[in-house]
Amino acid sequence: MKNLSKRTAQRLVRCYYLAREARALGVEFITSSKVALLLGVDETQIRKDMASVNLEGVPRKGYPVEEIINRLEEVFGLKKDRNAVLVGAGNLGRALLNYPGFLRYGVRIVGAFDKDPQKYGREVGGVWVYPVEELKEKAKTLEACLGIIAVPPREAQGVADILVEAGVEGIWNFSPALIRVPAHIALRNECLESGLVMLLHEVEVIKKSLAGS
Amino acid sequence: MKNLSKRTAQRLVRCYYLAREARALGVEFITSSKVALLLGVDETQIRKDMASVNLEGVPRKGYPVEEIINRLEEVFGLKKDRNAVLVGAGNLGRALLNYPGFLRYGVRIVGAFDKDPQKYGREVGGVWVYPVEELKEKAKTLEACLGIIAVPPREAQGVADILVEAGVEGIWNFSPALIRVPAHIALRNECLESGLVMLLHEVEVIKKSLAGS
DNA sequence: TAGATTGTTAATCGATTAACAATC
DNA sequence: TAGATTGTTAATCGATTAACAATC
Repeated sequence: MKNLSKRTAQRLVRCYYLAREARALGVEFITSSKVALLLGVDETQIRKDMASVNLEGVPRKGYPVEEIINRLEEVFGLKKDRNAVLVGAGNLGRALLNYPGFLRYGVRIVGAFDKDPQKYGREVGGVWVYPVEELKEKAKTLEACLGIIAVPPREAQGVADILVEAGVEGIWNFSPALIRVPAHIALRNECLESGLVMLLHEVEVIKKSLAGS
Repeated sequence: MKNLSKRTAQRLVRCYYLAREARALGVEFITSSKVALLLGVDETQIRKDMASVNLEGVPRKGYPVEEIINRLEEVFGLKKDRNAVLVGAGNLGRALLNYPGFLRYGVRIVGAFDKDPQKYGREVGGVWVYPVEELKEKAKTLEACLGIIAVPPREAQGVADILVEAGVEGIWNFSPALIRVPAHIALRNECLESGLVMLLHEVEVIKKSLAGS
């Protein structure tokens, strides 16, 4: 299997979600045209995406839901359990600690860190909060392979550097700062602010197109 | 100005962030090569992006930081104040209510809604939480032009439908559900789960490429 | 002037879509 | 068999990169 492009991976993540929904409803097959409609893309695209992970469909029926789920869990590495540490126990950090949804993907937050003495030394969402000075050492002993950054932007790069030293494989950055990591570390920026700006921009675009027509 | 592609818009959002950082440091010009390095893209790309919003640079100096900020605030519609309502006052919803960062972009959450009587009838983060039955009516009286969805996936489509009826211009969907809205409504899916899966996938890809080399 | 950087045209690359044969 | 749907090749489209002239 060749590496998936980012776009393909994103569509397949959504296919995975749809397949789980279909399974929950007892549906056994799903057609590329149905998926395409829900994702707002061309149906040929979906067939190509399926083919890219060696999923085969059945003419006149569609793609087998159960196989989609299994195959994609394999491709995305969802069958492994992984430990994560979270840095920054502010509002967003606490929300993430209380979020049960990540466990479904095998990701468990096993420790949190903050520099504020008011925040460390207690539990949030079942996870102990340590002083940030202990990050490097504790991330190692907790065997964290993912680091979640929810600190203010100025501190994000420093935290990322420590996480890299501690040996994590991936960093999920919720701060708006553009951080840099070595090439062998997976990085995903989930900056909410930029998501908001993109939405505001789309609002403007639609307004303009409506005014113009 | 032609409409920006999504990719271009996303890069420009990051340029905006960098420009604000530069201004805070007292820097007056920023070169395309520096921006390109920080964003991990080709520098020609950045010059094209700048040109696409009519930003002109100065040979041997770069692009004027102040102008970047002004122009992009105009393009992205950041100079307007807008009201937003939030539906779903669970963990994630409460985190968003407590998040001060959106105000910087002129977006103020003016009301929250939940179906759980334990959650409505009080304030969270300075915002009153109403019963969800009042959503349509209240969203109108509060003059909300944005709706933020932070409810469980099963309820997301229903909430979106009500928000559309209430006349919002854009919907920011934090549930993993793929919701559908009329073409004149801006929609952005910010599904955290899918972000996590993309990160896990990248971790797998890197692992494989390191093993292969 | 020399040199760094912008701005733009042309070339390349990859992703999407169209067309249609293969299959159950 | 007829018809719906997959699977694949070719065509199109758009985005990225390369090359290089223009400018301060």
